Amino acid sequence: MNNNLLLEKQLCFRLYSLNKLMCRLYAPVLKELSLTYPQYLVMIVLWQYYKAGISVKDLGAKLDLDSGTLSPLLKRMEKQSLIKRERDSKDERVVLIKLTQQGVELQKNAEHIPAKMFAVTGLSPEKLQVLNLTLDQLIDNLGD
Amino acid sequence: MNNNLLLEKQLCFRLYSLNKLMCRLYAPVLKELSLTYPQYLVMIVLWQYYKAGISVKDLGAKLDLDSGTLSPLLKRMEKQSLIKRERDSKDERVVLIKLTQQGVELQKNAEHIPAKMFAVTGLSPEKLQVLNLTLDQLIDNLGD
DNA sequence: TTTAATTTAGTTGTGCACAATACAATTGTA
DNA sequence: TACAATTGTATTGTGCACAACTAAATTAAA
Repeated sequence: MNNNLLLEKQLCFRLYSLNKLMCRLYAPVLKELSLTYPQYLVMIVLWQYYKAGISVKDLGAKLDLDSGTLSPLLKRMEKQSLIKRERDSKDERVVLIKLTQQGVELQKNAEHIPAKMFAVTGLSPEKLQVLNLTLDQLIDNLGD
Repeated sequence: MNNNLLLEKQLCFRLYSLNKLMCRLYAPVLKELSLTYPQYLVMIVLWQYYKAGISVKDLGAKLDLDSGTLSPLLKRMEKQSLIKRERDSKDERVVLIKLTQQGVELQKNAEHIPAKMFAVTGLSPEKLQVLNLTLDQLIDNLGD
């Protein structure tokens, strides 16, 4: 058998497994905020850009997600009163996503998460930084 | 704003993005074999263990997937005549997954994939190995 | 050996991802 | 100004992932 076609050899399988493990670790923490993992990522962007609002397109560019994923996801978040969706009067094609007051205030309940999650990785700050740089390089190599 | 709650700071977002990029890179290559990415992972396991067959449970343990994911996925693969599902006569609860002749032969068409995918990472063999070891350590730390 | 607990698969329902498609608003061009 | 091309969002359909639950087979215990 071709020795390269083993699960243990695959970088892709490690990334696939790690991503799932990460999701599972975040799930119970995010459940306290009534957020899913992708919704949390959306909120991270919005906490940074909510003042002016951000278009679905720009949000998708930051998260590397298309409207087929974001449209229903954002609708669910609107139903939870975390965000509001408004057509841009300057260009009616554009939908601006803004945080509600409730969405803004949720940030306070999320501020403890990064440190908490860093702790469970068991990595030193130095090792985390090296890993992050390697992954950034890889993202750059693989990205369109 | 809490500086830790930025997308660029998150290891989890890098893993999330990289996993998606990987899936997209594999998709066109796997389409030639009429496989999805998770189906490819199942085939990798089966190419190694198909002689005796492997139970859904053991397959799930290797891939870290539960029956809620595997059952429908395996049914689709059976419909494609890549695998067959047989109850274990020694324990009727167990379903043994085995490759069909067609499934066995598909391996020949997959043997070029690992080298091809390694090439697009742009990593040296040494850097890949360091990365793999770091990810294994992380998987170990995060794993149950 | 009856009954209770465990094990193994499967089912149902929800939420991503994403390809393919549709459509309305805007822009570019003849 | 017409009208073709582009842009931004939404919809539809397929395939994971996974929680919660069901059902059947096996094993353990009283």
